[in-house]
This record gives sequence, C-alpha cells and structure tokens, in this order.
Amino acid sequence: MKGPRTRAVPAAPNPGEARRPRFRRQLPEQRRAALIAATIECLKRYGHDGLSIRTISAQAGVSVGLINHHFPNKDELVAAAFSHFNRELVDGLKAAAARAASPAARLRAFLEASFSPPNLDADVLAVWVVFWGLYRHSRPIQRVQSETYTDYVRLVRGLLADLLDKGAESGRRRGKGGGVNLRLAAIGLTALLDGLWLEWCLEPGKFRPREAVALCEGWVEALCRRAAGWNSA
Amino acid sequence: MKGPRTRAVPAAPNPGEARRPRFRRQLPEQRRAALIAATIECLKRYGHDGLSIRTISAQAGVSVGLINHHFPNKDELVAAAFSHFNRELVDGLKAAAARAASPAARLRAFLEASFSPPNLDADVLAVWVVFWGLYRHSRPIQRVQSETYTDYVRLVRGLLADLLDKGAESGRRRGKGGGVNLRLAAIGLTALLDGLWLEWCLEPGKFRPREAVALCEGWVEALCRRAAGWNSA
DNA sequence: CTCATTGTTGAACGATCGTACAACAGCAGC
DNA sequence: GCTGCTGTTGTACGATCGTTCAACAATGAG
Repeated sequence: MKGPRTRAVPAAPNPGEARRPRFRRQLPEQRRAALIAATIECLKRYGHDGLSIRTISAQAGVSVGLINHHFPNKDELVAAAFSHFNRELVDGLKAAAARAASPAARLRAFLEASFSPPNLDADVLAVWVVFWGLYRHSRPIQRVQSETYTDYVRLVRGLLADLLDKGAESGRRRGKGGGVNLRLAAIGLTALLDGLWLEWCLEPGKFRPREAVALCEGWVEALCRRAAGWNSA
Repeated sequence: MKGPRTRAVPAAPNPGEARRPRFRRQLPEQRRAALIAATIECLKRYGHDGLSIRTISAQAGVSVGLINHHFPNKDELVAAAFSHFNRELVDGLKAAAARAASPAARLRAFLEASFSPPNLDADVLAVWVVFWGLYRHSRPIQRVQSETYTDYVRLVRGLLADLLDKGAESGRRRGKGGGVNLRLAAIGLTALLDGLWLEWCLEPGKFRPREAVALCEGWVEALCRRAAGWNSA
C-alpha cells in the first residue's frame, strides 16, 4: 500500500455556470512578498503559535504546499520575514530623519518616528520578541540580525555625530566630540530608546510616547552639554 | 477496541540482584520546584523548542505523565517557571542593593549586580525573550508579569528617591525632588538598564559590562545635577 | 508483616506539525 | 484550438505535540 499517490477526481463543474479560475498564478517575487506579509500578520495575531505553515498559508489564501515551492523550508521563510521586518523599520526611521534639515531636527524626527505608529505598537513588539526568541538557535535569523542591526546603530551614531559636530563649532572643543565617547553615546541612546519602546509596548499605560521622546531628548541634551565642556569650566 | 487500557507485564526482576526502587517519591512542593528548574534549563538550552512536556520531563528525569499530576496543564507550569524566574531576579537585585549602606552605594551595587552574572547572561535573556513572546497570548503569563514588574519598578524608584532626597539635603530644593519627575526618572533608568542589558546579550562584543554601568551612572549623575538645580542658577 | 495512600509511570489518543510529491490548471506562445 | 511550462493544489506521511488514565509501586501507619 505504498504505491504512487493518486487524487480523487474533482467534482464535475456546475454546467451553465461561468467557469472562474480556482486560483491565479503570480510571479514568484510577488508570491514571496505575499507569503512574507502573511507570516508577519500571523505573528501579530497569534504570536509564536502563528508560525505554522498551515496558519500562514491560510492567512495568505493559498494551499499548504505553495510555501515549500517558494521557500526551501519554514526557517528560510521566517528569516525572510524577519529581514523584511527589519528593513522596513530601519528604512522608515532613516527616511523620517532624512526629511528634516538640521541635525537637531533630524534627531528629533527620528525619535518621534520611533515613538509613533506604526513602530510603537504592541503587535510590532510581539513580532520582534518572537524573532528574538528564535535568535539563539536559528542561523538564518542570526545572519539577518547581524546584517540589519549594524545599520541601525550606524544610523543612530550618524545622527549623534552630526549633532555633536555642529554643537562643537560653537563650543569649546572639536574632533572627538569634546571628550564624549561617540561609540558609547550611540550605544546608550540606542539602549534608552529600545528600553522605552519595550516598556511602553509591554505596559502602554505607564507613560506616554511624548514622555519617551522627552526622556531621549533630555539624554541627548546632557550629552551635548558635556561635549561643549560645561563641566570643566 | 476502545476498552480500558491495560499495560504489559513488567520484565521479571533479575533474581539475585539487589532490588532498587525505580523512582523516589517526593513531596509535591519539591517536585514542583524541580519541574520548574527543568523548564528553565530547557529554555536556556533549546529556546522555545525546549518548551515541550517531553523535553522538560526528560530534563527532570521523570515520566511525561508526572507534569500533569503536579500542574493542571503546560501553561500553568510555564507561568510558574516565569514567576520563579522573575522572583529570583528581583530578589537578587534587591538583596545586592540592601547590602550597601548609603543611597549612592546601594544604587551602584544594584547596577553592578544587573550587569554581572548570573543576570548578564545570553542564556538568561533567551529565557526572558521566550516568556515575552508568550506574553500577549497567555493570561497566566500576563498575570505574573504585572505582579512582578511593578515590584521591579518600585525597587528602582526607591533607589532613585533615596538618592535624590539625600542630595536635596545639601542642595537648593526639597520635596518633589527639585523639579525632577521621579516617576519619569525611574522609567528612564529602567529603560536604559533594560536596553543595555538586551543589547549586551544580543551582541556581547559591542561593549563591556563596566561601560554599561558607567552609562547608567552618568545618567543618574545628570539627574542628580538637575535635581540640585544647577540649570536654574 | 498487611494495608491504604498517593506519587509515579508509560502506553495510547487525537490533533497538529513540516515536508514531499503526483496531479491539476492557469496562461503565454503558437 | 492545442501545447508546454510551471505555479499551484491537496492528500499523504511520519514525527511530535499536550493530555488522559489505568496500573504500578514507594512509603508511612497499623
């Protein structure tokens, strides 16, 4: 009883009824994008339980077998979804910052974009957290993470560097930022940002997005003051 | 064929061999603790995949059925493990802070404990992250989170309050902390702390624990200066 | 020793998981 | 209309999931 698999004959098409296609073929690229979108949507709705081939294919409105036609296995689909998710976030923040003129305005726009929809959303954090949970034990996820996280830190660091350089022009020192360690400053701001983001998503009632922006700006102000050498006078 | 289940007769005990008990009975409390410890160990080793009844029971050295004898279902076991994990962390930090004398030393001890083993460990973060991934869709997890997170923030807030009060004695103002919003300050420090912790665990090579402590202390120093009213002179 | 209590076992169940694959069918080219 | 390519379907499979439950056995009480 292990012979080649057969399939039941499909029901005879209803005569007199306009024959509609049962599905539409799509270009692999479009279909891949749709499957990635469905994966993220499932993560938002059902958390880690949403990471199942059947749930995702149902969300995308396709059959179970299609996923393995476009992705070699589930891990690669999840990694592709993670990559897309990451890329959208970083690109969105980068674009928001680029729309402003001065370094200070760019940083402010970056912070406000970080603490506004669609980024500041409990669903979004839920997706992140599921990905992080896979991080330790999934090589593809690790690869994507190291690729995009570097971009993110570089963005924050660039924004800070521009701000400090401008401030230094009217300040006392120059060069390495007036004794301020730019590397540590970027790490600190990133941490404060991510921490506030995380806290807000876990308990949205504890503080307001405006307050989070204010905390970050206060931190940057203190940094600028130190860069200008206020404390050595 | 749905009659009552029977079991195969056990193999006859080897004659002449000292008969050893096949298992040892334990008090429910001890067994529960062992199962919780096994759950956390599995999470550290295998991530979310470790959250299976069979994996956990194997880790604990018991049979699959025992878990449901001590816990009504898997969710309750996981919630109990989360609660224990949370409690150990908060109690450990609280104890570390309590060992110091002055408010400043207490805060320093708290920070250093936060950025030292066993808290600063990639395995530990992996466990956290799996729990967070369950947060949105598990009522028991949410219950535990709201119970212990409040304790944590209260601890940070208390440490900050003591520090600011002491500083205010020799400062210019008193009462509400010299214009400093204690609620926001506690939120900010918690966020900075958690963010640095998260970043270090994700990419331990980017900075050193000592630098994380320094960043936090710098943040607190700036806060104290503002509380003392340096900027209104 | 006997007996009752109850912590413990492990097979069985039905559900669901990821993947494989043979057949089907949409659609462009003729 | 016909043909070929290939995107798509849906069943089947074996593995593993959480849970149940009747039987077993460790242990204290008598």
